[in-house]
Amino acid sequence: MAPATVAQATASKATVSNVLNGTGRVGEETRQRVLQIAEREGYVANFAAKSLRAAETRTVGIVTPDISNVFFSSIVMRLERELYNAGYASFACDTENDPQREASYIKSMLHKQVDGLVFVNGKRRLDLSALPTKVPTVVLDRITTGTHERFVSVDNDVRQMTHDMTKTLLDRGCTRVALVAVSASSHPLSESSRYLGYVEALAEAGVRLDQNLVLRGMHSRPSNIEAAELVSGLLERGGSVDGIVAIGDRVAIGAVKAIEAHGLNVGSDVLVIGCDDTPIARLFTPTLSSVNRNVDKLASRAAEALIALMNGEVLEQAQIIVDRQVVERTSTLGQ
Amino acid sequence: MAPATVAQATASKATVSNVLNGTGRVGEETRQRVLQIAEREGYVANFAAKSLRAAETRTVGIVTPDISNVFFSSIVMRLERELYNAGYASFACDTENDPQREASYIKSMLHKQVDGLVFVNGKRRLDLSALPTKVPTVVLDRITTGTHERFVSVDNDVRQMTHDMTKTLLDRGCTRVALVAVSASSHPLSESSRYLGYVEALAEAGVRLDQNLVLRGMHSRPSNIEAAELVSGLLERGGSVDGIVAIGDRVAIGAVKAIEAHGLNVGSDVLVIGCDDTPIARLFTPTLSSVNRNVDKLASRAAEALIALMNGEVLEQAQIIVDRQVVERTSTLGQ
DNA sequence: TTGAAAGCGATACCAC
DNA sequence: GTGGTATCGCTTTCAA
Repeated sequence: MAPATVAQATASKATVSNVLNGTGRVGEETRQRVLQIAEREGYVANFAAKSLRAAETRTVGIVTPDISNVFFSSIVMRLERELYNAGYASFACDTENDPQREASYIKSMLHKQVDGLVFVNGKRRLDLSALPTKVPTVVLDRITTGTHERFVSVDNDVRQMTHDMTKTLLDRGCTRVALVAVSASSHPLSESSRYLGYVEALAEAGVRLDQNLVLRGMHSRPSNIEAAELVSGLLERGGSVDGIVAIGDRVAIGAVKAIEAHGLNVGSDVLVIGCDDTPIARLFTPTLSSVNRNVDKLASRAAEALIALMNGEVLEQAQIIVDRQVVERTSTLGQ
Repeated sequence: MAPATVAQATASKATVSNVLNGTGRVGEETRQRVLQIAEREGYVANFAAKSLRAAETRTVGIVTPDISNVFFSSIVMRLERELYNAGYASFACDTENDPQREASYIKSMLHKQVDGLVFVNGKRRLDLSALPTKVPTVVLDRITTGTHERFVSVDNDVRQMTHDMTKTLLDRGCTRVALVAVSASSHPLSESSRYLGYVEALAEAGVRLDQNLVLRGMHSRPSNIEAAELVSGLLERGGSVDGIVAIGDRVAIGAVKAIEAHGLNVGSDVLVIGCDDTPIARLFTPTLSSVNRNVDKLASRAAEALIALMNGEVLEQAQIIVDRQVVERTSTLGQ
């Protein structure tokens, strides 16, 4: 197991190392002999010793808020693959949106001397001050300014996404479009990019903004339940609606349930569009229109940027915006 | 950064180490001084050096077939949490069901001298021969015999699950219960535990087994699509069915779509039950009855066992069976 | 072409 | 109480 074992056989530590790494000059005969013994003994180099010596780990840490959420886990999967292809192993940690675990994981990763970090933003905004100051870092799912120069953030343009969603409904003839948001953040909705994109699209179409159509839940319960209640409340108050912009697919599902419970038809009486284009959008009945955030591209741009940073390259772009597509299905197209 | 920095300040490497680890005897005054400097300099111990010295990494590797699948990602999340609480960091790798990446990851983890391994079985049966021979290992989602003594496998009893599902439908009066399976495995369905559980439940109820009701797809396309085609085919051939045991929630969804497309009502004309109780079961319309595999328990038993193994304990049970519950919803209860 | 030896950072022993 | 020193496994430099 130990290199000694392999070395003892016939060659010195140095030679064995050279053979196994293809470095230095080694006689063909010796090479074969060492290789054979290493194989037979099932020799695996000691990573700790290696990284101690090399002062690099070829490892990156990935911190996610909630890996059981498809959106995040798809991102992690894709990140891992890209990094893996570039010769890096990934270390994925799930903080379950717990700031304490977040801090602890950051510490742990630094401790492990990761060569790079990816932080995926969650419900709760990442506390960037906790980020290390030197390690190449990518923040995903949120555009922000870094604390140091080896820092990049990657996201879609949330405002544009909401704009697109709203415009999609308006283009299909809706005139009473509601915005349904669910978020634990204390940030007022009226100052969010979501709201801005919504308002902007209304304005462009010359449709009057009605604050009664701006609904917001605090994410105290599952978002679909909360959304259903918000929409039910609106309908019960006699509010007229013919379109719903939901900030997520689960929110959209809640809205659909509420609409149907009130005897209205989704896709004709009321059009609904969700966001994130999660697998459920295709499986749900009616199939849900949604905005595809290009998760693959999001992750690959992030991986790409991180790899560049780890290679010591200086990026001219510290903020990367990934495009998105509206995917229309039954909930806006009708049967 | 380097311990030297901290040490240089006032104390020797040895003393600094003692302070930072609470080992040995150190004067209170020195202690405070060192602590302060370490804090100020943002000192983080070098993990590589530490593990090299200690010959342990307090790290476990987790290998999953597909982290974008909720079932697997929930397991990973839970595993990470439990291991984290026990002082272990986890290293999650997604093989995307690729045998080559699987082997490569195993190698990489050994290379990193992980203290333990968790292998989560996927569609494709894990190639156990590739597993290391000494490292404490847990195989999750499949019961099997280990290659060495520090080996445990954890799973539900698949046969019992299918038995429960079938019995649930029979108890509700179904007499023509179909089994719908989708799997890429070359293993014949008729020899699988699924099939055995199904047949057993039929036999117990004195219901005749009809091979026309045993449907199987090869997972060449998304399982819901494949399942829909299988069920459609059955209905078009004029086969009578009043119950469907689907081996997964997506399969169940496909079945539901096919049934509805044929003008039949799910929950009254045909009862449907899925498996895994994924989030979509609750969100789908009609809500799906399913078997909850107790993912949390599955993961925590696995973590528990692994921790014990890593502590050098010898487990009396090398195979751990976790119980499961049938959760009935609209698709078997009706409105 | 091969190998002896230094040194990466941390810890544990044992003198002082 | 404190610190010098050997050691973990590996790579690298330099001498043979």
